[in-house]
Amino acid sequence: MKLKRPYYLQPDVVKLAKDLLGKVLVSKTGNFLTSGIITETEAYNGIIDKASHAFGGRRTNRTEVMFAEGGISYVYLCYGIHNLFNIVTNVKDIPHAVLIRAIQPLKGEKHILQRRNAKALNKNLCVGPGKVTNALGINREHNALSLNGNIIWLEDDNIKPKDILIGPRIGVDYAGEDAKLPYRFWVEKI
DNA sequence: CGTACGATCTGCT
DNA sequence: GCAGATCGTACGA
Repeated sequence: MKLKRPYYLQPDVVKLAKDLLGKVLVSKTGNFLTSGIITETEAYNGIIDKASHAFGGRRTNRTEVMFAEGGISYVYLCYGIHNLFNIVTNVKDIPHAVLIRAIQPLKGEKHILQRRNAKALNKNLCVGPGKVTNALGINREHNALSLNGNIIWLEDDNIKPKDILIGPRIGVDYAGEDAKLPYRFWVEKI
């Protein structure tokens, strides 16, 4: 069951980030279909969140996509090497986003292994935001892409995670007090 | 135009 | 556990 527009327009990005655990992220990049169950997310709470690229209402070529209506991708380059995949949420002009930090491979395992340059599945194969995009073949060409299209989308396969863990976000020490906010959600086992 | 640095990963020790 | 990779983006001059 593909997630549709209203899902992405939800006003509470923190709640939505938590709800995304257990949803399935699907990509049809290249000629392969690959997918994974989302097991770790982080919420970025718009203009009042010092850790967000859109903090203070900052609108640039890069962040502009965050100000669009929810239901599209925001892919950007981090540390000059890694593509990080985010889901833009909420209505137009409210720049909320959820970073997908980890998945558990579901479909296209063979292609995921190939992209990750690995021989076999292991616990940390797709744990880490750069690994997720690598595994699914997502890069900056997939920025600002509608999640209602047929390249990247999300599905609700009725997987209900339990034992959800909550903690501060990773790598946002520069955000002062906001670095401590409990905006990261993950599950050890699905 | 120049500079500083980042929502990270990997491989080596 | 730690350093190195590596470059787009943001911002100030």
